[in-house]
Amino acid sequence: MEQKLFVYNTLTRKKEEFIPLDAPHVGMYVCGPTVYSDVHLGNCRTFISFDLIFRYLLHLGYKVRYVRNITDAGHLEGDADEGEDKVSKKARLSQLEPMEIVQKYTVDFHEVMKTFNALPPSIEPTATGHIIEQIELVKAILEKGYAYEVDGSVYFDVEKYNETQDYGILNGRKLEDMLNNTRALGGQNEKHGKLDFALWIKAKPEHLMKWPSPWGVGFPGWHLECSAMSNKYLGHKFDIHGGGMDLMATHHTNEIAQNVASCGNSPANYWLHTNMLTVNGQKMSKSLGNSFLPAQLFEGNHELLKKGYSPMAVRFFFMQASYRSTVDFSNEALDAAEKFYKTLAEAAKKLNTLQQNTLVAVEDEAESAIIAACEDCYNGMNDNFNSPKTLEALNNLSKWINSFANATRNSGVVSAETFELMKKTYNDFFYDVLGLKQDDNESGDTAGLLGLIVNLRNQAKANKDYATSDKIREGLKQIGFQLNDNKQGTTDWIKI
RNA sequence: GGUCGGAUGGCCGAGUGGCUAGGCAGAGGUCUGCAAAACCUCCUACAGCGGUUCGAAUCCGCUUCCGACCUCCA
Repeated sequence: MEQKLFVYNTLTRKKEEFIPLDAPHVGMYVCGPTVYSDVHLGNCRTFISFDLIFRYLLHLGYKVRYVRNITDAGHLEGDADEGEDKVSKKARLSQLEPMEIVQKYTVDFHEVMKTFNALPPSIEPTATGHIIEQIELVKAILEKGYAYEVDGSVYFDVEKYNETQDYGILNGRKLEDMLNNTRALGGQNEKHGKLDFALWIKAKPEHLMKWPSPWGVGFPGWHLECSAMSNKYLGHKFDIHGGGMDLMATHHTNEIAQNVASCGNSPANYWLHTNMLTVNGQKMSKSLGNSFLPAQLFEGNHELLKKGYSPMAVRFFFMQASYRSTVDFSNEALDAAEKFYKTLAEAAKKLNTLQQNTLVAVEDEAESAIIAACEDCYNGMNDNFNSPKTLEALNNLSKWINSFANATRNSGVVSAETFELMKKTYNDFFYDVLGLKQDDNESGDTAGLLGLIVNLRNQAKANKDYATSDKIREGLKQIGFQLNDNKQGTTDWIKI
């Protein structure tokens, strides 16, 4: 099936057909987390969104090199370029080595992403591992005349850059507007222009993370690492650059400026931005203090949470909105997502044991409805990764699957090809593209014990000893297993 | 204040000139020893006011409200 994928490009503010520079290869860079504290749910949403994008590109047959950095240095606290490095600050407060902080939160981040069934990126480079590349990049920008040094620090000259280039190309703003509307920040005395930003920052003696450079001992500016590392691993020009919308106006704008200034071209053809997760209508953010940790959500351990939700229910919750919309957190919305997820997950289970009946006369209506739903799975994702549309198509397929499984419809009314198409499409999208999995996979022991108990109950039931059979069913429900007697006279269980 | 983006039924959330979103909740039904699950049916909304049009949730204008960015953030 030849698919035409359209993506919304922030650069042009339109949906455009996705055409890789060098198909079947695709280069994708996504700005990763700063590892100075626990990753919160809002961060997770962004990386889950890009996981969906990564997975769909892979599904379409592209060979994707997905680079997502770890920011472990150079990210300043507070205003302007005079604050303290976030990692250093945390290290000082916790009396730990900076790299101890980095290690702890990097490991935590990886564990959380694994829990959400996100695929690891192809390369996950760190800022501290690429200091040399960053210094080289600063040199290149200085040589081209777009930066200047002041007392051991190097700044990017935005106004000079804008003489020949469009600095506001990504955020759609004019330089004059930006100049007029930038608040006066402290520490501007070294800069020539209000919008200039640091490429290299002179380290104060007490600063913990610092490196020698041609301009003295210091550390790199935050925007620099992404330019340096995308250049190194994806080249000067690649296909997709992504990140959260909050990075667009400043971080990505500066990144483009650095790339253009150093090598003459903008790094990526398509810029994709994911929207924010909100809580009671406000952005979830570390600085606002309204963020939960994934673990709190799984356990229901937060004042805003009525109960816990499984990682797959949460992933599904995110998939129910498109990545460019804000998602507002609420118990009701999570409850709805959890139920919908379970419905689709149960259908996926049934599908794997479903055998088609002997063919009877093919019913055109069933045939075309199933084929259309399979196409709609693709149509949804092809339309800028519109996962809600794809979920709708999967939901349509699940109704057919359930009808066939319950024998309320004869599965012999569709051709063998269509039956196989349904199976393949459902499995491909549920597991591989949306990245969902069954979250009630019990160990062999539990499954064995349940099987034994279910047999005992069914014996009691066969003897019309309903008191005993209902007692067993109720007892299992109390400890979290729902028994469902199905039409074939066997009994399924699901974890609730 | 500036720039940008939103406002869809009880809740979540697609859609972007005429045609059904979908889910959850709610109501009724089929099935079942009873449940549960599943399936079927019902519940038909687009912030407000103007305008364009044969026709607008969809385009244009204004108003109101909300959010993001402009300052570290995914």
